[in-house]
Amino acid sequence: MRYRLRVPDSALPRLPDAGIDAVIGWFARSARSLPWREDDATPWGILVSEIMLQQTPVVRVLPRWRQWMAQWPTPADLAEAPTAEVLRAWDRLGYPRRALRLQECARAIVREHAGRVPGTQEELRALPGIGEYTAAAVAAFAFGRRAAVADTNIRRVLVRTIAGEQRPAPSYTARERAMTQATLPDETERSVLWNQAVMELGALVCTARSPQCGLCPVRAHCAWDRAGRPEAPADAPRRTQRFEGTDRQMRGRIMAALRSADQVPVPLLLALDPEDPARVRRCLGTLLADGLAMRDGDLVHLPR
DNA sequence: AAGTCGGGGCG
DNA sequence: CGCCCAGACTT
Repeated sequence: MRYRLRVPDSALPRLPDAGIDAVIGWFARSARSLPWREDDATPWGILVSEIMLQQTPVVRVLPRWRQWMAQWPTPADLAEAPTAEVLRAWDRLGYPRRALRLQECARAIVREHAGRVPGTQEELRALPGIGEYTAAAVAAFAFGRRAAVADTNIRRVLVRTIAGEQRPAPSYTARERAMTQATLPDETERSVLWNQAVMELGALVCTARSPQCGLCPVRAHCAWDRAGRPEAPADAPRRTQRFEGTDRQMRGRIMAALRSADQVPVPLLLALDPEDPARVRRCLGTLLADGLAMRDGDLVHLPR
C-alpha cells in the first residue's frame, strides 16, 4: 500500500474545504450542549463519557455520567471504589465489561501515569477498554490534538458525501481510513473542530435512518444526495432467530439480580429460566469467567 | 474477518 | 420485529 504515498493529496478522496467550513459553521449554530463538551470538563470526564458512549446513545448516558462524575471525579477515586459499587452505578448501560475495564483503566492511570490521563494516542490505546476510536477521540477532545477520529457517525457522513453510498461497511476499511485522513484538516485547532462538528452532523442530521438532508450544510457537496440517495443492498436475511442474543439477555438478567442483592443463591438464579436451567448455568459460567460475578459455595455475588 | 458482548427506542 | 447506537476484544 506504500504506493498510496505517491498519490498527490489532491487525488485522495476527500470533502472539499468549502464543505468542511460549512459543517464547522453549522456546528457553531446547532451543537447540543453536552456536559462532557463544556469548558470545565476534565480529560478524565471526557474519557469516561467516551467509554459510556461506546454503543450506547447519548440520552441514556447523560444521567449515568452525571452521577458517576459526582461520585468518582478522578481516576484515583474510581480506582479505590468497591467494584460492586462500580457495577451498580453502571446500572443498565449495557456491556458491563466496559465498567470493569474502566476501573482497570483508572487503576492503570494511577499506577503508570501518576493519576493523570495521558495525552498521546499511543499511551491511550494501551489502556484497558480504549481502542482505536476512543484513543483518537480523547486525544482530540480532551487534549486538543490532531487525530483521525472515526466513529459510526463520521464514517457514515464521509461515505455518503465522498463515496455516494448510504452506509459504511461493517468494518473500518482501508478505503475509509483514506477518506478520514484526507479530509482531516492540517491545522490542529481546525481538525479538532472538524471532528466534533462532523460527528454531531452524523448524530443529528446525517442519521442512519431518516437523514434530514433538507437541513444539511454539506448537501451541495454530497455525492449520495447527488446520486439520488440510493439505498444500500439489503443484508442477507437472518438465517434463524438470533439465539445467541438470548444468552446476552440472560446475562443481563443475572447481572440485574446480582445488582439488587448482596448475594443470590444459585437455585434462585436457575429459576430465571425454569425452561432451560442449563442456559442459566452456561451464562453464569461466562459471567464468572469475565470477572463480573463471584461464586462462594452456593452463593453468587458481584466482585467486591 | 468474524463472533461475542446489553439494553432500549424507533420506524 | 429488525435496525441502530461516540466500539473493544478475542479467536
